[in-house]
Amino acid sequence: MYLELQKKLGDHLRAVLKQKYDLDVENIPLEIPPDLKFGELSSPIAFELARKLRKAPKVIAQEIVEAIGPLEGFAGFDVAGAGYINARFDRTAATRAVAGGVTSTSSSAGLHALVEHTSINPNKAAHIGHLRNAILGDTFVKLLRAAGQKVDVQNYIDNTGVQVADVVVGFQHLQGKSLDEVRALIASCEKSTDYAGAFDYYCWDLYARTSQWYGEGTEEEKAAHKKLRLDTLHEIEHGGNDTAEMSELISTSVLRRHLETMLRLGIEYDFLPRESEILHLKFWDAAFEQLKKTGVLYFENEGKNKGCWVMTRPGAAETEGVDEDAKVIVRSNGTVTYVGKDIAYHLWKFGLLGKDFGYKPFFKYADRDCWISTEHGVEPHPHFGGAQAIYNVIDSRQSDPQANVIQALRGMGYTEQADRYTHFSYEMVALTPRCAVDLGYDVAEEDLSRSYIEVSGRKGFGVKADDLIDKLIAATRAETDARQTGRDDVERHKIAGQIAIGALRYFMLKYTRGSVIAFDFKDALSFEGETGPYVQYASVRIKNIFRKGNTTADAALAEYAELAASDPARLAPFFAGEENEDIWALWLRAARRTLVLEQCIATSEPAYLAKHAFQLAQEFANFYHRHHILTEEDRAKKTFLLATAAVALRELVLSLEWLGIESPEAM
RNA sequence: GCGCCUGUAGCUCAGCUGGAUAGAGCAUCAGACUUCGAAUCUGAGGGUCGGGGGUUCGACUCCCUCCGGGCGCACCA
Repeated sequence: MYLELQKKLGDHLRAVLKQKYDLDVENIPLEIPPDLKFGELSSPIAFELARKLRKAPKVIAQEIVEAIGPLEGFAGFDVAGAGYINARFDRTAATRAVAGGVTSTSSSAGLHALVEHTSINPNKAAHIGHLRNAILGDTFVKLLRAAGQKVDVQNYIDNTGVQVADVVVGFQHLQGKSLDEVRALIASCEKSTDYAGAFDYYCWDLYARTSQWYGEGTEEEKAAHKKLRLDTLHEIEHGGNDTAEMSELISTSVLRRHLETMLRLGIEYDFLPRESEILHLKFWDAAFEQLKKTGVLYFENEGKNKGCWVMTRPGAAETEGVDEDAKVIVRSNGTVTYVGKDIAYHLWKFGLLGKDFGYKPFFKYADRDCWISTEHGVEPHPHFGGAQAIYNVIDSRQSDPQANVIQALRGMGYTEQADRYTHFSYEMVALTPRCAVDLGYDVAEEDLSRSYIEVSGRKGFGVKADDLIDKLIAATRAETDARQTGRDDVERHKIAGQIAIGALRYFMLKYTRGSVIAFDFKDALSFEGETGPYVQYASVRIKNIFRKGNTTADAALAEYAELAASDPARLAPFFAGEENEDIWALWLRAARRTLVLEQCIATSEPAYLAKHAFQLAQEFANFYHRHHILTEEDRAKKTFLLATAAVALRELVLSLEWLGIESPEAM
């Protein structure tokens, strides 16, 4: 509603400026004023025009206001301060529109988007850093879908990389395990009833131990370890041997665990493209041809990159002679680098490669399958890729390689695709030194004074995702047991789970992407203040009101619509005047939903929605304490208060839903 | 050395394309439950927005510079 009125006012002001001053102003600045006494929308346009028109801003504002005339949806306009033009909404009309839930469709509706997130190396348990990635990605998917976009969700699996190789080395050379023994171990782990006994946890430790082992012993031994690692990697990449088979077993089993962990948070995927298929289906060969033909890649005959196929880095200055700084895509031994494979993969994402994966079902969700890539797939199968816009949820450390891929697409002439390629970058999750010490890690002296320490799967340093979720559930369960004495075990379990996940998802979403999260159990396990449970609690309170009042939100809204139609004058006093500003503020907040959604998508920033949900909850709590609804004697007033609660509930539930957070029935 | 990010209350963070009096949460202190459930609310204290220049009618926001943190800059993935 806010967004619609904002557009309307912008268009109208543009017409007024054209007519009155013969000025074409493309972008009319419109903002939400800091205080309701300034109205609901405000424009400082008069300041900008002052120089051009050689008049005082206040005079210009005055002239514009006089020329505005009546505009549907607005009650009036006035000049304030040194020349602000303030617009006041027609409150009755506005509340009717909000109560009716009318919203315009997003400009991006119908777009086919592809979001890639999670992408954990399948060689160890997921940790809190991976949770941030998955929660950001999953939430963004929900936002795009809310805007009417068609979204494919992908989780890229690097199953042939050095990280999986490290665990294979651990099994083969540290533990001397055979293929059958690893198979048996996996089978026994899958029977484990707790996470500590699960295979991804087992690999967590083994991976850390192997990583350490590489650096142990004499120089010759270290060299031998490194060679083992490289040989193992090559055997895996090549395929068709026991090492590759062991790697396949490990990565598939760990991947399954990752999907289970993410499912605990309600996170699902459509498709899991794997590196092994990108290799075996020769995606690179197809990309290489295009890259050569378009001149993006050139063969270097001189300098330190002699014998390689290289590309110019983004933003590189035009240089005479040899570009020593160029990015190597094909090594002098003919093998392709990571960025090269990534270019091929991204051509596929946009449907520009001319090749496709094979597909087979891999993991069952309640109502559908998650598909995985394979060389020879099944028929029929859904088709993925060929998207118009893509979002890669990858931490900020990978911005250089991501920029290389975009540069390559642009160089190949795929300008539109390059423009719709978003590196959805975010900062890592780290542990506070205190948290690390509490967890029993040896913390180096120099790290104790730092504000945070980076988590590291290689070092086995971090908080595992399932452990954190378990801890959260234990904490919420204790509260639920104390509060919900009238409910049975099943209900309590459900509620505790909803709150725990709500707390976790909100915690990961409340920070903007560029901020490092210094993880601490005290903050993550908090259910008060700016948290998921606070927002959930507001929705529960509203549900309680309707339950106690023996009515529903829908009924309240219908009754309000009826009253607004038959006797609008009766309603006006309820949201007019100083003493009712808090109620009006709540309606206005509710009206901002689409505005916030568009802002989140435009900036790839889900944190704005988290903030919006919190503010909505906060304003409701405020309202809740000031107005007692069910004991209200005035019939019309009660209808109005109930409608207010109904609108707040609808917006809270919807906002939470977009954040991937459920609204419990009680808590 | 080059590039990107970052510095806002004791702590953790917001601050929309430059706009009106810089906001939350936590923590601290003082209050509010026979009420639609207190996982809540009310109030208080707490700020040279890292320093200095500049652009502008107007700068937390843009530019320059310095200081302090972080991360990238492989023929590794």
